[in-house]
Amino acid sequence: MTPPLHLSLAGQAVDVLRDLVLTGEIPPGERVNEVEAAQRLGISRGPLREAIRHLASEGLLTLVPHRGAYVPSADADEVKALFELRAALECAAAELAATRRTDADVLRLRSVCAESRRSYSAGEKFPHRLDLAFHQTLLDAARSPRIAEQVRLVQQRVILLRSALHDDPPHQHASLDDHDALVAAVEAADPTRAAEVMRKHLARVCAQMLTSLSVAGPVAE
Amino acid sequence: MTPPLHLSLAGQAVDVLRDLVLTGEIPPGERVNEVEAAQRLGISRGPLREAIRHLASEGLLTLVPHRGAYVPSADADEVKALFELRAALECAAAELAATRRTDADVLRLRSVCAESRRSYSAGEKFPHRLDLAFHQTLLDAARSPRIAEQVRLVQQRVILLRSALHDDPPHQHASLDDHDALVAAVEAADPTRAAEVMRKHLARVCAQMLTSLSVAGPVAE
DNA sequence: ACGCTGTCTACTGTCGACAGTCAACAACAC
DNA sequence: GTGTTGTTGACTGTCGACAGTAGACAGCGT
Repeated sequence: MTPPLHLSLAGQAVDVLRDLVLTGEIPPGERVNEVEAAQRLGISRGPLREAIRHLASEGLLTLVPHRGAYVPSADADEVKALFELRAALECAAAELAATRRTDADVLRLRSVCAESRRSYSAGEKFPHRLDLAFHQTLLDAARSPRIAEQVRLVQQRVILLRSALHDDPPHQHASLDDHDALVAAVEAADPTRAAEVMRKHLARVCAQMLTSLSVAGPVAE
Repeated sequence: MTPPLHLSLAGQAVDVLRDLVLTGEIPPGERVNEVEAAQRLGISRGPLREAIRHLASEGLLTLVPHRGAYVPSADADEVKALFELRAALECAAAELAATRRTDADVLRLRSVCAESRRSYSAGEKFPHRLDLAFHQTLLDAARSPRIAEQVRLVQQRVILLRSALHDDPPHQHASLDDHDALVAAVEAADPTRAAEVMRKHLARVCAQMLTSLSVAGPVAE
């Protein structure tokens, strides 16, 4: 009846559900009802369950036995632990990028930075999309597929937390400066400096997220 | 972590299957037949499928659409990429451990080191079990749950590769020395040194694994 | 003998239904 | 009114069966 066009139903369900969670359409704290979600996606409970378990393994859902799947909401400790992991991965990636980068990589990084500044100074909201693209480009330059894979998973969880984040222009300008400094270190092929800049950058982002969280108040689990 | 800890059939299947894979009872390259495995475990295909997907998310199985699950076998590139990830995580963990360790942590580390030397000098085979315990203890001292979680997953994949590893006494003595040096750096609360020692330790282990792999010949995927 | 093509088989992907479990609610005893 | 206990309801965990796909193999044509 429904021949898998390019992906299995479970795979499609993963993509759709992931999007629903990341865009906040399913807000943190909300449960995912299996039968209801399955009906909404027009599939059976089997594939949907697989999708839920998959997203749980990515950290986008938490599973409670006999009670289903929740979208996790974060407290301060969770944010700190998450950023420790992110720092471990991305600092290493920055080191590797500084070691392995080609000239083409540097050009791509500069391009993303320029685009970010252009977009932000145009009076728009901070372009999270380009921020993500920068980190992704840096990751590509590191050429370490396993690290890249893990970073993507962590970034997803960060995106999930960003819903409770309000704009903070001074911080965001500082982030753009961090990115430029990072590119400079990578271009200079200075792994130690690249790692250090990344560490400080992430520390700043983490701190901003923590204050933002304390203002908004931690969401109830 | 695993949704139903030891109650659901799927959870039990995960534990059993993981053990079968890690002990090499299901050798690398071998397929896992769903109906056969389900019958062997005395459960239905549903829970077994969930277990397979779970182990796939841990990297202990690779999924091929319409063809099932294989136990992955590694080539040199895979080993390198995996150890880059491991280094990123464990170096960060070593730094954190050197910063946060208590006196009790140092005692525990010393105890594991002593036990390792005793066990190894007793003419036994190299005690991989105690090697793992050392890294685990160091991880506990780092007090970073998310990093610890990821390290455990990576270590599982390393265990999977270790089946093709033959003993190498000089290397193994060096490893014990590395562990001692690591404890010293942690006790001295010197994060930079701890990370550096860890990096060299893992580089040594990785190199030994690569030569071991080239001798045994890379197993076909 | 070689290559192509159609069938065949074993397996995965998917589905609907049953059974067990947990939480909320109501009725009751104190 | 408060605490306890039985009941109910909704949901997850599990199962067996059907459908569709990918590789294997034999038969045919050249």
